[in-house]
Amino acid sequence: MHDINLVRENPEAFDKALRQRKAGPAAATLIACDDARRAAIAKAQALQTTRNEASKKIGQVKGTGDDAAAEELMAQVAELKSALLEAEGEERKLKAQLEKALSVLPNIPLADVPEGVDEDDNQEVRQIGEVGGVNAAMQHFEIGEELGQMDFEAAAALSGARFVVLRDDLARLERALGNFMLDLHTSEYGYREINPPLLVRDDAVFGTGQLPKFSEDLFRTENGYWLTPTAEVTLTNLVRDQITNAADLPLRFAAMTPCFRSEAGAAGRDTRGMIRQHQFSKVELVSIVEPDDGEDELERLTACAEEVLKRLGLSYRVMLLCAGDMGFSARKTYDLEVWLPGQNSYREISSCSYCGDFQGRRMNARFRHGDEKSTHFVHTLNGSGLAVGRSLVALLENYRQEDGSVLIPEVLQAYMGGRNKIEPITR
RNA sequence: GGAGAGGUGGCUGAGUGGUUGAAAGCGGCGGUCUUGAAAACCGUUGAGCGUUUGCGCGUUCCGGGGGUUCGAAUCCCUCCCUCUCCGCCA
Repeated sequence: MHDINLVRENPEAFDKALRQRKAGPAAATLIACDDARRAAIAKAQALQTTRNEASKKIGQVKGTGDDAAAEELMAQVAELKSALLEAEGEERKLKAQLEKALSVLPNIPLADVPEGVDEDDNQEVRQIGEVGGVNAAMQHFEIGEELGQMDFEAAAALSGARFVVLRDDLARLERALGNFMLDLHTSEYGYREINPPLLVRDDAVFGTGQLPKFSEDLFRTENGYWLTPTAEVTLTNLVRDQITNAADLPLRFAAMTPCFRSEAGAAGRDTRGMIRQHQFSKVELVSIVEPDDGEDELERLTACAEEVLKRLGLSYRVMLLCAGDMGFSARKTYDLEVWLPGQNSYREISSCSYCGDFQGRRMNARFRHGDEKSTHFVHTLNGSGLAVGRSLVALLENYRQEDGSVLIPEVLQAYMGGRNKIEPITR
């Protein structure tokens, strides 16, 4: 959500930013609506002042017992009523109209975000690890099925397309990966572990920006809950409607949760395998910070996610997203893309975003310095650290041996009963 | 799912439809006193919006939304949340 005052201060810059985000100009409409709203407020308040003074007088007169005088005053004030009702209704209507218009506009990019329309315009920031050189590399679903522990047919029978059943060591590997990531972030990087609800109300999903515009990407229960598409929703909304003491910032939260996405706009894409599922597990990192710390925190957050890849020994690159490829709530985003030999390409495995005060406004999440009177909106960041399902995919494709076994990276071995590889199960 | 009780400022907790943004206490902050601290005493202490160069002025907010009324924390409707009992259940 944008600050209407900033729109008023610099309408040209605002519209220019919107153009970068592939949205039409909106400043003129917004300002006109806000002007009307302010006029309605002034009008309503003037009427309220008159009414309040008269009502106060009625109270005093009644106290003296002069009922006749009171009746006369009451008759006078009654005439104000319809005008006041109308003015208040107008104010409410315009306020709702303005908020509705603001709520569907994407966040504006930071100055160092490259212009561009899609992923082809993203910039590579750095690349880590060796890439390519694997002969006859297999895709993860081939490897998983060869191991006898990745079953798409069983999942289809249970739930349909875009689900998977993992068995035995692969089931455990998913758990091992998640636990390793969570342990790393909590013990070395100061994130507090959270176990949040997976079903949330409208307000929460609005706060992080998935609503009202992207409801078709989400699953909804019959009684009106939304299944969270990412723990970003719950972790970020932990500070909703609160005034946090600045001394308590930054707040850093981590959670491992299933994530649910309808993938409505992705028909035909990544239809095979575990890359794009309706349900997947993800370790999410969220930081709540003061405005001045936002950009540094994005670098820190990204480094935390990168460290997971480094310790797993996976090759990857860091991409700075262009304005056109960023998510709705983001001002700046780094994607981490892991190398997948089976696909002979890089695939997104983490997305780390700085959202400025965009979500803070939507959530009414504020902070205050101890000695200050005024409050400010918190700045928020989120990033995957990492997507667990895709991490499992990457391990399979990068660590399959010629004999069909898959090596387990050292950091995961303790989580896998001390073993160093996964072998096919035939049964 | 059934029955009932409640939601008031950072916290506890009063509140009769009429100068109540709201008693009192605690906590916080400032001051007096003190070498310093404590105690005591005095003062102060919510958020948002509109308007103003500024001091300020106005307005809204007592869980959320709507209504009745000249006037609502107080009455009505509705939703949310908390608690108690019963039922069910991991």
